[in-house]
Amino acid sequence: MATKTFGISPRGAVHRWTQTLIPTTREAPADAESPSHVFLSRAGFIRKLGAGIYDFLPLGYRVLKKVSQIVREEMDGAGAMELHLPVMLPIELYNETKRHVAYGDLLFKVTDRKGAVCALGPTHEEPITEMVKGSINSYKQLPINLYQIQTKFRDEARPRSGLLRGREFLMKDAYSFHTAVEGPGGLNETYDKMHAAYTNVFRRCGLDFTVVEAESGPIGGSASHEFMVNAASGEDTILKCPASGYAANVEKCEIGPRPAPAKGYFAGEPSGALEEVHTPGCPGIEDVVKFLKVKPQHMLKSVLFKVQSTPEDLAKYGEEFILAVVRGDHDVNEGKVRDAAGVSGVELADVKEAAAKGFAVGFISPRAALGKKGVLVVVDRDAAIGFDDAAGKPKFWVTGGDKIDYHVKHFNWQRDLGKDPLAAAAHKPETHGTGGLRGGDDYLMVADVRNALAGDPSPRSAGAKLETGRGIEVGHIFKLGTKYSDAMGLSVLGADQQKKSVIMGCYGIGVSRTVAAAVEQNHDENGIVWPVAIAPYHVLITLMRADSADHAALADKIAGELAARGVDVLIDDRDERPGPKFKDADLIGVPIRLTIGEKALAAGAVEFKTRRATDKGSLVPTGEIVEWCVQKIGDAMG
RNA sequence: CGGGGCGUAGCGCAGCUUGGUAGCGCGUUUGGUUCGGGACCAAAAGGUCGGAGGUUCAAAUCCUCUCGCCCCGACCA
Repeated sequence: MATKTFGISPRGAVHRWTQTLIPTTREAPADAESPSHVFLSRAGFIRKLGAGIYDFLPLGYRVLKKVSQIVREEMDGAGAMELHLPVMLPIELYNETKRHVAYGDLLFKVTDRKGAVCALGPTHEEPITEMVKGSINSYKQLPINLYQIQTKFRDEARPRSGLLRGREFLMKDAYSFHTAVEGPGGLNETYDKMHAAYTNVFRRCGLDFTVVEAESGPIGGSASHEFMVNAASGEDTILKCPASGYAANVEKCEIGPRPAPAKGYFAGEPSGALEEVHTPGCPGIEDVVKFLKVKPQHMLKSVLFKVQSTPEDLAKYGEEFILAVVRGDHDVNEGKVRDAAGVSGVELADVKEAAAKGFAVGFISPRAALGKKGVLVVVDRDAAIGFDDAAGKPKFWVTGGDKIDYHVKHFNWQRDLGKDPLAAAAHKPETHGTGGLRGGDDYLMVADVRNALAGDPSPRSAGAKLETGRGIEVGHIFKLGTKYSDAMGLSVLGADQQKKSVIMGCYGIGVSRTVAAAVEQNHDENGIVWPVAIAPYHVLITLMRADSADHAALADKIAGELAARGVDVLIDDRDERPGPKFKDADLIGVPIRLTIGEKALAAGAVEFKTRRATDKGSLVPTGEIVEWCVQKIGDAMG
């Protein structure tokens, strides 16, 4: 009969409090703020050595190993092979991908005695690509998926929240290599396997999580999903459609059809004569809102982006800009601006550049784009309004005065653009044209270019509204394509005897961050409430009288039997009073507590209590307690 | 990188304005009384006050420089 395994080895551990190191404290270090940081520190799981650098003490390391083991099992199960790459990466490795430039100061560097510089790997696309390049020549050797669980380094500008954003952290990173995107052995097949494996990992960890569509970010690539642990303290905003299950992070989230105004975009009489007002020192929406006592939804926010051009485009068309216009209470979404304009990238124009082009940053109105070659105005649907349907009157807009320290009231699209925006927009109101860029004629378009908000229409289900939540990113999968293989010259010979670019995917899990996220999501005022699968121990046996040989013997007996069933046991054998023992038990958050004391023993029983339960616990006959615990653990782990 | 703040015992803090050779709580050690949700009494150990320079008879305290750490922000005008 196969024994079910709960822990990291078939036989469970039996450890004694007095023989391990669990330095609990009543007070948290002054710099700890987030729950995971406070409790992991107070409960003796981690200890800070420097900014964003932490010791993992025995309890913390046990949790880290358990998460790692789950990750390892699921990766192996999905056909990935574990390997181990160096942390120190010669800086020359980045010559072809230029990512040492893209990463900038985020990259830790060390210099050896000869003056040679090494980066401490923040991720490992380059070394894995380099390694595969030297090891694989034929399509017959693909696909392959390789992973490691490795310490990573990032010189974060501001490390914070303990393990959540450290400068040194444990990460699982996998890289897959293919000759095709579709079909058997293609990238999509592995991507889907990884998606499933990640779902298994976080489900097995006992975490409540959401998978969201994501922007691929600086790592590059074509498609990606993020795995977010749902927690109020999360740094990332995610949006979900309750009807369709669609979920995305705020950078990526689409907004469903928004009804066009009844009279059409931009149409409507002015709300009054254009009035210039002096707004000294008020470049921001908030400043103006306070100063003029107008509502932000009556302001137009104009943000100037510079188009990232290739040298060829630059020579042909010169520098090009996009002026994105959204309502004052909305946020411009850079990715949507980029996509709407149909360009490969945009970046915020700096103040000097903008001024040179005639834009007064902080006080820009859409009028500033008039008559300027190479400037496209992209107006969000909620900003392309002339008549306020809800209010039944002309829309009142406040926008920039196009000179420092001035705004204007009663802006009207049709009157003040001096050219009929309706006609201009009519060309391509819905399509992703290139507008006035690349020598085109259109200078203005209407599109979805703002961040989604709670209450916005779902893009996947008519009538449903998006909801927001907070999340902690613990996993991220990308379809990389040929970005790295092309840059570094990784190709294989195909069946047709022709060289083929290798198509890559990459898949990361923040292992140490997952530990912290688990605490963010699972704690109460007394301490951590570990999910069973990643708890440092499954069972804590608390001895009320550590000096009683009988009690100790019983604890040993129960612990031994539990261990034989794969259960990890910690025996609190400290000669302490009950108070501190119970407080520490709650703090370290072991899921099951067995209390051995005179009271229960008189009834031939031990006291059983789960960490999550609020009651005092129940008495279970000593002869049945092992089976009882095994049962409960099995239930809890599904 | 900009702004703010903090470095004094393992942890949390006071002392600094007004210089005079360091204190409190928790924890730790010893003895005793206790013993089911952070006990009590008594004794004790533990700090070159982040570092370097300076002023002074005398510096945790004043001055200069440094290093470390935390928080907010980092370009949505």
